[in-house]
Amino acid sequence: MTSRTSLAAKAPEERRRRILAAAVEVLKEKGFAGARIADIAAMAGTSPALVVYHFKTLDGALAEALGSVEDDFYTDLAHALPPKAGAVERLRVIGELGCDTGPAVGNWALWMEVWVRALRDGQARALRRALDARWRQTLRECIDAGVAEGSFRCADAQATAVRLAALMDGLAVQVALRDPDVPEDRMTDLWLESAAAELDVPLRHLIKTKRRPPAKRP
Amino acid sequence: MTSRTSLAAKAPEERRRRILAAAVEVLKEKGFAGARIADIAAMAGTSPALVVYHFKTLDGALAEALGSVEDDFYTDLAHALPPKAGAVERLRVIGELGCDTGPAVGNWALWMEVWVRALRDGQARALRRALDARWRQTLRECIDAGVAEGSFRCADAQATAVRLAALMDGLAVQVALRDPDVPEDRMTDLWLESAAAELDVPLRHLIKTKRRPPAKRP
DNA sequence: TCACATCCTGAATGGCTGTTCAGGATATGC
DNA sequence: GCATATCCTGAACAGCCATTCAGGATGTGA
Repeated sequence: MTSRTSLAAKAPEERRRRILAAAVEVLKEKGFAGARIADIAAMAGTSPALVVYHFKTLDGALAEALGSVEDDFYTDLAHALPPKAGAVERLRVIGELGCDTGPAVGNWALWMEVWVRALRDGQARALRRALDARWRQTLRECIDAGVAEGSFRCADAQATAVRLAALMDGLAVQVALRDPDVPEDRMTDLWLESAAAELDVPLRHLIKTKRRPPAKRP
Repeated sequence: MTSRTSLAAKAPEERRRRILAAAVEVLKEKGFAGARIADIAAMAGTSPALVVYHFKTLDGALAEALGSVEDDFYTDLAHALPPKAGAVERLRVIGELGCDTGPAVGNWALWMEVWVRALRDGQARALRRALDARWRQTLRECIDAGVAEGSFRCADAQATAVRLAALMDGLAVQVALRDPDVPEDRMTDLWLESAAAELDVPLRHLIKTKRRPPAKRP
């Protein structure tokens, strides 16, 4: 009985998930201000009424969409950071994760939307606060571990964590806005250089990945 | 004749200016998404129709409001930076100008709005680009001057300028959002510490202003 | 004084869009 | 098979708001 039930019940839930995914997509594409119920419905291939049926209100849909992005963030974070690795390696991963280029640029755009929304909306503010605290905490733990194992030297771990996190945000803004002075393939390096300086670790220890030769503007 | 004319003509222009100022105010208070013609009119003490009469459209009014803020930015910048001063002094001023606490937090909120708008709007993108280039250029010139006069040491002036500018943006986000981990009265210090490290200059040279004693969490 | 341009206003107008609603389909439990 | 709950839909509905408009006031130039 439950087998039939659960199988049959999958259709509606599957549909709901599609709408949620569509909401995320629309959010990234048009932002909070430009997202319309009709857009979400079109993207999901259903009617506006169904969106409301499942999420009660547009804001509700967007909020839940944001929540799912948040979950993905935590998942990615937990997945990408091998807790066994040394602090230097972890720092490198953190840099590459945060400065992830490519499709992640859309994610940064979304975080920027959240920032602006957080200026006036309590829920967005709480979300950002949690996300940021978590990220800073990750950085902080990495720094402490590095100091403990003797790889890093750092006078004020908390200040360093705050600065490196803020620097990443700031660089991300430039990249998201495609500032010609901050090409996206430089972002990781720029950040790692600062990290190396802050933590008194040789830069070459942080740049292990092979990268294409200088390739001066082909 | 023109004397009477120009005197009489002042009333309408004065009114227009008031509306413009109101638009700036509303923009800071409600952001692009929340700004309504009615709000601007109310703030200026006139009717919505007059706003449209002077600016044709809401977007036009907001755009011009943004332009006036841009002008103010340039004015402030030129006014606050004595070109005669040494590089260290200039750097300190830059830090205090950019990390200006207090009412300037509202300005940072506005810049954040501009960033998000720039994701999709060409005019906003151009505005931000110009503003940011100018700011980075100011920083860059200060760095070059400091290196030339022997106060700073810096391997890559451009990268340093980009990083310090981005760091300021990132810190400003935290402050604008009132992140408890980045209290606004720490912002200037956090930035100057990074600047001191990047430019290999003793921090105490940058912190000349007297400040209240440590005051460890009262 | 008269024609005219500028400045201003209250009252529509019209479009967009979130949300509601009445009912139809479909599956479930008995 | 039948009652019931869930799922879904197209078609209104209703509010908000930018913009238009017709005309009134005010000042200007001759």
